[in-house]
Amino acid sequence: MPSATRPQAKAPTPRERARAQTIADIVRIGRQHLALHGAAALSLRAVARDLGVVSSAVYRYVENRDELLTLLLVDAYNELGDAVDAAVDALPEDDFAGRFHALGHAVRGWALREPACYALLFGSPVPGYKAPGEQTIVPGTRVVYRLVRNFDAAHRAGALAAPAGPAVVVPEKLARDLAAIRTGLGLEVPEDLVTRGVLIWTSLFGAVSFEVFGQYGADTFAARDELFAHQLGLLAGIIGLV
Amino acid sequence: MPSATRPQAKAPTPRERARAQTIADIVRIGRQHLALHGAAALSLRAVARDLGVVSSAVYRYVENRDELLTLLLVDAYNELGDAVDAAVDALPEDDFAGRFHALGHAVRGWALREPACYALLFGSPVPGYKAPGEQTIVPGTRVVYRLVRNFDAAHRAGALAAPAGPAVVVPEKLARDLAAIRTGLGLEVPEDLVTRGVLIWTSLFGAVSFEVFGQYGADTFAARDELFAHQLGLLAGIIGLV
DNA sequence: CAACAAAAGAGAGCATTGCTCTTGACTTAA
DNA sequence: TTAAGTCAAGAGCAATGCTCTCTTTTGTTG
Repeated sequence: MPSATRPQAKAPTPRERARAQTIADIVRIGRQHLALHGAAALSLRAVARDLGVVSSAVYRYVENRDELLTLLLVDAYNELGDAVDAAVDALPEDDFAGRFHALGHAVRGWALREPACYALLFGSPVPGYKAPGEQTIVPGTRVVYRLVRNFDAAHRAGALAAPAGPAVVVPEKLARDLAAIRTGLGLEVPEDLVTRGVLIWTSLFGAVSFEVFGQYGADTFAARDELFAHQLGLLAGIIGLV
Repeated sequence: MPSATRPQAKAPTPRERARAQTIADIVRIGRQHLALHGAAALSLRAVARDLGVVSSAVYRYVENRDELLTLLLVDAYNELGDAVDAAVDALPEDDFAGRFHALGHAVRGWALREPACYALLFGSPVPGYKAPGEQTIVPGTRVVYRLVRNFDAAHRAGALAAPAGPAVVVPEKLARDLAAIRTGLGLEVPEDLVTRGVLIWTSLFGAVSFEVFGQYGADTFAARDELFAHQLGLLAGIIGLV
């Protein structure tokens, strides 16, 4: 079957090319507005103005404000995921502790560089907006998967010291959740360490959120880099990563 | 000097009483709207409608939308602080671990009960809104002060086990910040444990935020109560609180 | 008790938003 | 060439925050 009969499959028509370019422009301008004025102030009319077009014309390309938010959400998730991947991949596979620190610093660095995007991903949910799972789940889980896979690899390599404190018993109901996670990701790390990994995950973003959202007082911590590095070290200790 | 000569000092005039009552009503209705539709959707016009008054009349009592947000912010901080105080004070002073767990569960319980208020306090900052420090600092620091004071009391009582891992060295720049905190609060706990307290603080709110803001997948964790309790236990271990 | 001044409410109005609808122009394919 | 599909423009609707003016209420005071 010649390609001319299915133009939308192989060769994009000029129309489709122009349309894709316009959508890309809308996302680009939307990101600028997001960074400048925050998610709640994201206005389709303002994007249309910057695009040099009347407001109603934008609705030819984007269903509504929520769809633009979804586009920006996926964009941001992937940018964060790319930053984390690049930082982690820069270190050797068996440098588990180094990779953990690299991941943490990559998250914090991106969050401080793009606070509005970070707020869109990890801040208060935008009221009335429900992220469509089919588009956001995969990019939204890149970081946490990378984190636990690193822990799992460290465990397989015998690089995780046994937890210091007394053996913590995991309640059965929680154990079922953890079992599903372990089989779903193919993890070998024991369930107690999975909970520690989850705690490290939430704690990492807790620390970053406090800094990005200004929960630390204006001048309580001058040495924020050092504070965060120190916190990462303490978190690594939770799971026995030296 | 009889009180009649200074009516505004001792006995509030009927006008002042009515005015205070109206402001209280505005805050009450504002809290309802906040809980129902979120902070970004908080509308002075809607509050005016519920108050049975035309929109411009509300501006007699509240300067603008930001001032109403500040009122709600202080209200929420104090409600959270009261909940935490009540939970902590219900346990004996020397039950340091119990008090820590009570504090954590009080924070989480209030956050799940009032997700919109929690988002206002600990979520993404409202764009274009800057909380006036002179009104929010004191109520905003109640929880963290309560937390570190509990750790300090445990340390004074010798109830903190020595940290398990190798002694972590605190960089000098960070040490200066910690010294300021210790003298400012009159803490005896050593600086290394202050950093652990800070990590526990941010981690606690990180865990709560993930749950309230829906960062956990829809069905990744069915046993959220158990997960949080487990996380609190791990956090207590960081500072050696058995 | 009545007059007055301050406070409060009402309502119109402006600029902004998201979004819909219709109309006309333009591009592409048959 | 013509018919179908696409796009931009503009008007319009219901909201919003906020300001202004005018009127009414209300507490105080001579």
